[in-house]
This record gives sequence, C-alpha cells and structure tokens, in this order.
Amino acid sequence: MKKELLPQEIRTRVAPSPTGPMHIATARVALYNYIFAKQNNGKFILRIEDTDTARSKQEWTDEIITDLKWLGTNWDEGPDIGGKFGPYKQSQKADVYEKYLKQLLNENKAYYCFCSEEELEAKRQDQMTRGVAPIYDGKCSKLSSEEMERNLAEGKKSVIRFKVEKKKVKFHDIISEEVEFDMALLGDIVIAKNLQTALFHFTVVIDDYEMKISHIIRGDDHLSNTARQILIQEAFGFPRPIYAHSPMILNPDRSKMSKRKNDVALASYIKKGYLPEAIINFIALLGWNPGTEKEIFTLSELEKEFSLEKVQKAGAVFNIQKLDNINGYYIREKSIEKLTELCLPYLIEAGLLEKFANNQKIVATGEEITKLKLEKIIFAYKERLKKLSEIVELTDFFFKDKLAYEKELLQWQKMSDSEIKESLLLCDKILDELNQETGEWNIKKMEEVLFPEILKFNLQKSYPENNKGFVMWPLRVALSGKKASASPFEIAEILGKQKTLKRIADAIKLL
RNA sequence: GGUCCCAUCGUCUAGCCUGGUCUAGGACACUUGGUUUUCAUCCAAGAAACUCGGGUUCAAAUCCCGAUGGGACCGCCA
Repeated sequence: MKKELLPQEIRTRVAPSPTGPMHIATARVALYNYIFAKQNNGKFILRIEDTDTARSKQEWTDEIITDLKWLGTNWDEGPDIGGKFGPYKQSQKADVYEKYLKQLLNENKAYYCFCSEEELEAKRQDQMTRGVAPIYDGKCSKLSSEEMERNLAEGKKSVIRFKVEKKKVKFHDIISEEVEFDMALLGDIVIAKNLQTALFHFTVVIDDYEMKISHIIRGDDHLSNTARQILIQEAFGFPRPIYAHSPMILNPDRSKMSKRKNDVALASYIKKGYLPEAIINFIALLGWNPGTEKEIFTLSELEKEFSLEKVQKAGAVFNIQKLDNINGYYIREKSIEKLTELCLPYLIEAGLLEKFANNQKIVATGEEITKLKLEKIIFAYKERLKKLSEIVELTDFFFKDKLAYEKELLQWQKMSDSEIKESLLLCDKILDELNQETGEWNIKKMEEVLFPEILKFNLQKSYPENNKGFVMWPLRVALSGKKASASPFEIAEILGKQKTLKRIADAIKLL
C-alpha cells in the first residue's frame, strides 16, 4: 500500500521587535496569524526579533507577552519557562546564525564590506540627487581575496553583505496576488554586522526556515523585503513559505498609523478601558469583512468565518468612533458582576474607592460600600459606558461627601431660584415620607408618590403639564451634581434616604 | 528620484473575478423624529460615494489602457 504523504503542518508566527510598546498593527497581524493557524489546525508562534541589542528591551518583550495574552491570542510553542511557553528570541540564536553566515561566505554568496558609513551615505545622497535608485554599488564585492584577508587581518571595520542576484523575483501573495520586483534596482544588502550579529533580513529567513513556518502573514510594509528574503532563501535552497501581506492601518490623513499622529500602543487602549473582545472585533474588521452584514464577531466566530482572501488590499483608517461603538456594545453585553469587577480598578486608581487586602471590603470616604451597592451603581451606568475608564467621571458623585457644582446647574428652563427651591422642598417632603426600613425606598415607590405631586406642582405653577423636568432636573443635579446622569430615583435608591435628603438640603442651601 | 502597492458615502466596507437584477446595500459618525426628567440605550427616518479621461460593449462601479491622487519601501532598524 502506498504511504500517504503527510500534509504539511500549518505554522504561522508573529515576529515583533521589542523596541517600544506593542503596536496595534502588531496586534492585528498577530490576530491574523493566530486565526489562520487555528483554522488549519496549525501552530501559532511568537518570535521576539531582538537582534538590535541597542534598542531592544526586556520590558517591551514583557509587554508584548502581556498584551498578546490579554487579547487571548496565545501562542502554541516556545521554550519552557516554568511549565509555560516562553517566546522564541533571536538574541539567543547567534550561534545558529553564525553557522549559516559562514556557509554563505564560504559559498561566495556573501562578502565582507569595508565601506564606511560616511562613504555610503555620501554615495546615497549623490544617487538621490542624480535621480537614480540609492543602492550599494557593490564596491567590496570586487575586492580580491588577498585584499579582503588583509583588511580582515588589520581588523578593519566591516559588515557582511549578501550578493543580490540581478534578476526579477516574482512571488504569489494571498492578499496582493502576483507581485514582482526587479532586484537589479536593489543593492547588495547588509545581512550581519559581524559573524555574531546577524541582521533582520537574514535572521528572518533562517528562523522561518528552522521554525518550519508555512505561512508568513505580515504587514504590507514588508512587501519589498519579501523579494530580498526570497533571494536569501534561494541561496540556501530553503523552501518558500506562502506569503500574505496585510494592508496598513492608517492615520486619518491616510499615512501609516504612527505614534506621532495616533495612539498606537495596544497597552494604552487597554488602559483606557477597551475590552479585548472589542479590540479583536475592531481590528479584525479593519480591512476585512465576511461579505455579509454581520459585524459582531467573537474570537471563536472569527476562527470560523475569517479568511485571508477577503482581506482588503487598501489600507484602512483607524476609526476610533467605531471602536468606541463596538466597545460600548461589548460592555453592555457583560454581566453586571463581571463589569463591576472590570470597573473597580479604575475607581480605585482614581482614589474614589479603597480596597482592602482581604478584597472583601471596599471603602469610599470612610464608608463601606457593599458589593451589591457597587453593582447597582455600575448597572445604572452600564448603557452610558463607552470605555471602562469613563466610569470614574460618570459615577464619582456616589463616592463623595460633598458635591461641587454651580447653582445655575439646578435651573430647568426659566425657573427662578425660589421656584427651584419649592421644587426641591417638594422632593424633600415627599421622599421624607418614605420609610426605608420597610423597603419603601425604591424607584417604583418614588415614582408612585412623586409623579402625581409633580403633576400638581406643574398645574399650580402653570408649567406644561407633562414636563417632569421642573422637579426631576433640580433633583438630578442635587443628587449627582451633573447635567447628565442616570435617573434621579435610581440614584436616590442607591444613595439611600439619609444621603439623598442631605444632598437635597445642600442644594437648597445654594439658593 | 526609483520600485511596488492601492483607489465605492467623512470613515470601515458590500458589489467587481463570472458586465445588465445598482435608482450602488450595510455599519460607525452626523441630522431629524419617537421613547424619556437629562444623558445614554433602543426604535424609525434622512443626508452622504463608484477619482478623472479614453476604449471595449446593445449595456461598465464591474473588463482594458492612460492620467491623477494616496501610501509603502529604497538603513550597519525591524
């Protein structure tokens, strides 16, 4: 019986360099790679490209790890660190690169270049002004082996260049389709500073080969790099992976999204209180759609419906309003317990609440806040929340003793101070009659007793009969100190009778 | 400057491959109305686009060519 060929395992990777906070575009590329691997029963790998020792920092590697885990795009492989998968790191593979570097040197496919940076820069400038492509002229490739040996023996500063074949490189791309580059327009590229320090183009090719990466899904900005990397692959006889270059995420002016014009760090979106579900959904939709009218996707739904073929070729402007909208949706979808848990750190960080070590007791201005009460507060604002951080400005008044607002805020339409006072006194009188001990202190009861009184009040004052604002507005401001809030009764119920009446009295004092 | 990529409402996009059903659909944002004490949610409605010019065809958003515009890359960064 004929032995069947095992289908090649699908292996994808995300390869960020830890030279700064993780970019939102990296998150999208990671997502694409993650989904593609999942869809094909493959493996998704995290590789830290930290060959630039001067700029790479461990803290950024840590942030990449934290961010990827936060997103839920966990990788499937890596060195064992305490029973978990760590990331692969290029900085730990210098010996591997050296081996391959020597091979290229021996086969005369790479050579030492002794040109100084100043010399190169001058040539580049000259080429630019002459209107030709600024490429390396291959000067050192023409050095005799004696000259080269002598330079090396003298310890003359050098780099290693790869001999770029002057031919056309054509490759297929899942998103861009057929792409062709004329390599005659590119000079020999520097692939290593020295035998111990290999550079980007080289390490990428070696690692993708050694890690058996089957599909390289990365940003559009790498499109022209791909041609070069293919040439290096060919020099070794490595198989060519399948490429997919996703379009860029753009600033509103349609330039590549950059930190100068936009918030690009995933960490800062996390901090503002965007949910991973929302970020995932939003970045997936940025440049992709299923061809149906469905727009809400969980990660597992994306695993079913996403396809690289349907990814746009053009870049997509990062539209924060859409993100906010999606985030609001996912916030509204959260259970109240979960949402409270998510909001709590923001309230604590703002100094509105304190949480004690046992995590059982939450305190605001010396008073204990029960979990139930906190949940009621969060519930009252759930629909108004676009991002978690907003919970602070929305609900701060619940946790304060004294409210600070301008007297004018109490005014509804053209009410005079004395009319506002009458209105508040009415609230005070009616609400004071409710008995909190017997459970009368609730929204329903308040509506029941106060609404008919409002009607009478309006009639007596010859206000429009159905406009409850003449009572409700001053009450809202008295209780919240804000012009926009949840229902005054909802606030009153949470605040309790004592605090409610105190705030009404405080408001009356202002008039 | 060179090379490559791209081009539908303000934005994300459907439609393009396989021309007619497109009076170009949806979503966000915006405007108006409804619900409502405010804001938000929710519901309803509205305004809003095929970059331009040629060609092919009975017929072009859709196919072809060109122009224009935008972007990316051209490093001893990744």
